[in-house]
Amino acid sequence: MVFTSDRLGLADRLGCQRHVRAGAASGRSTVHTHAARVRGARAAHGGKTQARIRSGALASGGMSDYDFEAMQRRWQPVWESLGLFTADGSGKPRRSLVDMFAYPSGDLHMGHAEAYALGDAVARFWIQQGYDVLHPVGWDAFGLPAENAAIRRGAHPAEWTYANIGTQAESFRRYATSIDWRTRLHTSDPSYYRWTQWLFLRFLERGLAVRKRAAVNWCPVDRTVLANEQVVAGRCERCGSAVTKRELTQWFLTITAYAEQLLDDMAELEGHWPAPVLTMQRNWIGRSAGAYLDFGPFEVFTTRPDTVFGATFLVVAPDSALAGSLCSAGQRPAFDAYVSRVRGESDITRTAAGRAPTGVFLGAHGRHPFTGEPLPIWAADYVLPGHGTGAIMAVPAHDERDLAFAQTFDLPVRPVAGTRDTDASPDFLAGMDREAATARLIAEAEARGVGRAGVTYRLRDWLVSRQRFWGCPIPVVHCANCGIVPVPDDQLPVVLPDLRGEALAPQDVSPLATVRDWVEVDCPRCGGPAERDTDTMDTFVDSSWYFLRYCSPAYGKGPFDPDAVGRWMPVDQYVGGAEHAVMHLLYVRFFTKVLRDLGLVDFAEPFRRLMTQGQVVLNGAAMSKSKGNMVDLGEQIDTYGVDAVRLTMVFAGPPEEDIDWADVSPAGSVRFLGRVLRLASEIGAASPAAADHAQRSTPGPTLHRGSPATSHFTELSRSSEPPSAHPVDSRELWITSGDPGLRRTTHRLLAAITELMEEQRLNVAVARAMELANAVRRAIDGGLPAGDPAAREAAEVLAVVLSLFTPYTAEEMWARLGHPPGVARAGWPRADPALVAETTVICALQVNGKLRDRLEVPADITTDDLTALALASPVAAGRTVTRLVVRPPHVVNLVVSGP
RNA sequence: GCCGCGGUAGCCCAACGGCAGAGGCAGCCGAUUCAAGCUCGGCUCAGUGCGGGUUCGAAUCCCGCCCGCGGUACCA
Repeated sequence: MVFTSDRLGLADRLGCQRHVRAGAASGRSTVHTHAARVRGARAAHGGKTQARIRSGALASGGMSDYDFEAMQRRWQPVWESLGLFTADGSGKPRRSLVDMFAYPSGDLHMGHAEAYALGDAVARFWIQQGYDVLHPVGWDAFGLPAENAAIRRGAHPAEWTYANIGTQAESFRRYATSIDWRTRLHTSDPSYYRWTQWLFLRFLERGLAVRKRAAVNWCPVDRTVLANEQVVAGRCERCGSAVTKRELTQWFLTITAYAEQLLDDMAELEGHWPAPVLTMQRNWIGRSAGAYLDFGPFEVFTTRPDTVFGATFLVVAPDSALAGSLCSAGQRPAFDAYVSRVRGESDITRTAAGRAPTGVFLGAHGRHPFTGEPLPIWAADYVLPGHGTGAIMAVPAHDERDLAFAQTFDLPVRPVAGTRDTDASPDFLAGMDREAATARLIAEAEARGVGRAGVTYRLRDWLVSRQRFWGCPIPVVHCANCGIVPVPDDQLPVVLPDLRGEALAPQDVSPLATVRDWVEVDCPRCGGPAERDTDTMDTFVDSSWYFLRYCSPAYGKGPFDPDAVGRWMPVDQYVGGAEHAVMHLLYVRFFTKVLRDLGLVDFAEPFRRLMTQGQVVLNGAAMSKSKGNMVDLGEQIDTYGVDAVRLTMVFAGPPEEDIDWADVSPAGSVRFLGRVLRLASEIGAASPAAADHAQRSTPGPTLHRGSPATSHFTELSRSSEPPSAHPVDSRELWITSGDPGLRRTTHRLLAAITELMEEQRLNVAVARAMELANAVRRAIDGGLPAGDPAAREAAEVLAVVLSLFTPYTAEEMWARLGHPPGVARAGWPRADPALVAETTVICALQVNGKLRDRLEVPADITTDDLTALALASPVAAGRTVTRLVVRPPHVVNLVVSGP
């Protein structure tokens, strides 16, 4: 195919429009009812205009110049044939941008649209700057919804999953993200999960995958165990049902062994990751430093060892082995009754605020490590089995919970530190503040052999077993003789059997357990009869290493090609929702550290920079099907077009803030895009594109390697340094004529946009682009000929800038300006510093800090000149200036005495 | 309760400690139109949640409150 400016001319455009209108009309009725409902739910101001735009774009016969359907239809195949977004591995500096991959539940939704619009703008900015950019795509394809859908429909989870992936892939294409499709992966493909299993076995070898019997979170609806992180306020993160406890033997990944590193390495993320995410991780890990003290039958952990002399009793978690072993025969009936009561409580009731303390005396005593005093041991549910040693020393004078308990059960209260008269502390702590006393006490305890310094974490090991089908099988075999035997690497993957429909129904054990000829295998070690592990892995395991697989998705000799990972990783920019702040992002960081220790990668942090986008909400509330306040992405795109939706997402506000769809206006975006297209038409018609560049009519396959339509912009350097590091080069073919005022505006705004993009303040960058469009319009309406070189320059800059946000419209502009397709790689224009610099500025003249006058002064005015000018001003007349603050060239403040 | 983030025109949002308004939405007026819509032009609208402080000068920095959002909650 050959694309010349002729073929992209007006006649062709009109032809396209006719075609599209016919197509749109036939598919319209179904869309319309949905759209009408959505409009009804919205604030009145949005709805009215929306209806107008709709009829304008689709039915008014081309009155509106903005025919997004035609543009989408025209440019998508052109782009694909040009291969614009293949990371080429050339010598150019490289960058990688990874969007958190999608879970394939139906089509893409508004949240995806926002994340991908933001990430894509950054990726496209880098591409324009001449970086070799890896922007991959994949699917988080295992998981419960597919399984539940399969049960309902008597189907296999793969059918639902891959059908949805197909739909989403199509939407991705339509959404015009700058994706390199060669990277595509699905975590449910055996060629992927083979390596998830392989990695699990490496964890196992290192002792980082362990089987433990423990009280674990159990979701009674999904009938599977859950990781701590998947329990939100005592409820299942997925289905919302109250989580109960079960005593089970399960696989854990020992993330707690990395707690300290996970904490320490945050130093290198500081400033590059959003502060709230780092705070949330820190809180989740929950490091607390203190001491272990020996009270005879057991140790307790405390962060306040300095209060040990106020300890009057001990409390152990009732649902711990320790409590059972300590209980005396006499107290056994009371204890057993209490334990069964506690076991029956959900975490929700157990941790409910303001409830009366409960507990039972165990009929046993411990011994105070310093005084030797016998202390009664109680079991109470306010002590949790999993934290510290599952036992505490109770210091009722110091701790509210201990005090409440002491008062309920009439136990003594003994004041310490801070209440001098009654202080029970010994001389060696006298007069010390808390910190010193803590250190001193630990030293004393160590000297006497009754304690030691210690640290505990809130973080628990990561429970990865799931009693469900649609996940990655755990690649071990249980053998009566050999115990747990890993499946040998050369027998991976352990492929899921073919189960569908009712066979997948949850039944407390994994559906895999019922497939006897899958379960029963020969032990790889002794050859005797053995059984496969029938659980599958938490899908967060799949997503803990996928970014590495992107670099070499078909690699067969390992989870990833080390050379490719060396080239592209770690990820320069990761983009996704803040809802993954503790789960996914903690697990990926953990995985990366383990892979580093395994020698598989040479970095400890997976993502250099993180952008967490806010949510798209409607009328202040999160969208949900049950509330019926869903905004459908497909309908938005059908109504306004891809570009307007993308622009609205980016322009709505700072990326990390929520977007209330009721507050924003895709219709406004449509108007703006229509304006810039008309601008491009006028200018394109009035002036030819620079001859030596515009005539290059056959871009061909080499297009992606350079800049296809150079126009006024030179090709970017291909040296190994980032392009931005290069000074302005005299080869730049900036025009030498044209309206100077407009040119200054163009270059000033271009400089601002460049800086804003680097700071990722995308909403403000868009505002500046709008300003540029307004400036050109005003200039032309004010008498500047559309053929003026400054107008063309401005329009071309605008097209390149908009290519980051609204690819179709930008490409259309580019065509109307007479260029061959490929604005996405036109190259980022460099602002001319001479034009950016202001010659004169308005200087504010303040009196006592209040604005009193404005002076137009040269931008490089000296302090002396400005001082003289200020004092000569009428506002200074008759005043006694006691102080003069001169900050050339922007402000002068006269501090005067009297009125 | 604790931790974090945020309160600027009717709404969404800008503003190196230096002229509170860049951009958009909505509204109003006008041009265009047979008319409506679209389009174009113009206009109105806040003294920055409240109270102190620092400073020549505070939306911006500090302290104390109020409100909203998010996270977390017997973690010893």
